[in-house]
Formats: sequence, C-alpha cells, structure tokens
Amino acid sequence: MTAAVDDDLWSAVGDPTRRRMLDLLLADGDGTATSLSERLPVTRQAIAKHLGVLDRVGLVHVTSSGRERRYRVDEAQLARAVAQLSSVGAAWDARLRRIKRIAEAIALRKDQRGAQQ
Amino acid sequence: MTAAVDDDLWSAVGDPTRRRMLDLLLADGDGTATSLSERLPVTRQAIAKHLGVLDRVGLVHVTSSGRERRYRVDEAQLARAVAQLSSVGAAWDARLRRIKRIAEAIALRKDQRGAQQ
DNA sequence: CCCGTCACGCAACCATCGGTTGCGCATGGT
DNA sequence: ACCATGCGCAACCGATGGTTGCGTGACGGG
Repeated sequence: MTAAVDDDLWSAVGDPTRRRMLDLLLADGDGTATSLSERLPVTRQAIAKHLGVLDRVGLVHVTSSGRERRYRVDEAQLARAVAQLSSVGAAWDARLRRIKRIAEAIALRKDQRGAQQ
Repeated sequence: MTAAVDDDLWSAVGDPTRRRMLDLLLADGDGTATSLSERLPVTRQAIAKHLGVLDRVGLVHVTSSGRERRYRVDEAQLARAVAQLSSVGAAWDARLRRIKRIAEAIALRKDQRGAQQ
C-alpha cells in the first residue's frame, strides 16, 4: 500500500523555496520571477530556475506580456499535489494507528496478568 | 498563513527513497541497512546514508545487536511529519477552495447578466 | 580454534541540484 | 534617443543522492 505517488510532482513541492513561491503565487494570484525574488531570500535567477521546474511538472503556467513573464498556479495540478500529500499522510497515519492499537492491546494483556499475580 | 513547517523534517520525508524506507520499516516493524537495500533499487551504502539523515531528524532510532544495527521508526516523530504534510495540504486546499468559490461567484454574476439581456 | 562469511563503516569519486555572480539582450517609459 | 528594467544564458560553487572499493569486527561450522 505505498500510496502511488508521482515522484516528480512530490519533489517539485518538496523544496521549501518552491513551496513559498506557490504560497505567494496563490496569495497574489500571479507573479514574475523578479516580483517573487523581492519577497524571498534568494536571487531572481534561483527563482527563475524554480519556476522552470514548477512549469515542467505543470504546477504553474506562464504567459508572456511585453517584457514580463507572469506565472500563475495551475489549480488542478496543485490539487493533485495536495491529494498526494494527504494520501501519503493518510497511509502513514493508518499504520501508526494500527501500531498504537496493537501496543495498547499488549499493554492491556500485561495489566491483566499483573493484576492476576 | 504559511503553515509553520520544520524544513529539516519535511526534506527528510521529501526524498522518495527515504519515503519507501519508512514504508518498509513501518510494514516490517524494523530493519537493517542490508535488509532494506535488498528490497530497494539502491545500494546498502545509499540506504545507510539515508538512515543517517532519518536518525538525525529523529524519524528512526537504532539499536546495535551483535553485528547488526536494527532501525525502528519513531512513531511520535513520524506523526509530527504527517501533521506537517496535512497542515500544508490543508492550507493550500483552503486557498484553492476560496479561489474556486470566487470563480463560481463571478461565473454566477455573468450568468445573471447574460440572462438579463 | 580458526577460517570463511556476513553486516557494517569509511573514503573516494561522480552527477545533479539549489544557489550565486556576471553578462548580454530586448522591451518600455520619458 | 536614451536609460532603466525584466529576463535568459553561462560559469561556477557547495551540498546531496548515488556508486564502487576496501578494511574490519562479530558470528558460526569444520
């Protein structure tokens, strides 16, 4: 049950800078490499590279307008990414719950034996 | 609302190989570098390095027993990681819902105007 | 007891990635 | 016409995920 995950999508979202970029793009509606670099502690070129990988996995789309290149989040694709996050989270959560249940059962049996003595 | 995230924990879980290792460790209860490397497409040394970073962020703990070093998942820490995944997921999900709501509202106004003509 | 084997750690090496600086080019405002 | 702005390309750097090769300590059957 390894929760089928698109590794490209996940690792795109795995980078903290890219996550913050997505946050900003979602908050503002859109943005350019320069506008994002002004609000993040990295250079415009670094942002540009990140926008490249986000674009490659379809998490953002770009529209050229004059000398600007405005990027916008692809909501459907981000929704897919969110789904994968919660999918993996849910799988692990389920396993953790089962482990906890078993541990409690064992503790219970020990208690009974202890009380018996 | 950037969903306070421990970048170390996230990036530990961000690697696909490490995710699969955690899956295996959860499924089997524990494991060694060699046992994991037999079930994953990477060498024992790669696994050992990954176990190192997982240990550094507290996602696994190791117990030496003879010539083996058995690793076991720290359930509390993994629970924290899961919480962070769902936290970020929820934040983005909320934004996406708001966008969708606004989009629908606009579409509605357009419909009304269209019907009015 | 001793030798082979098995699990491990250490080190060197390589490709990729996130990040930087420096440059050149085109578009746009005055 | 000119200068500023936004961008892309290239070179470089450190960290990281991965490999191969080797040395070493624990274990078990002759």
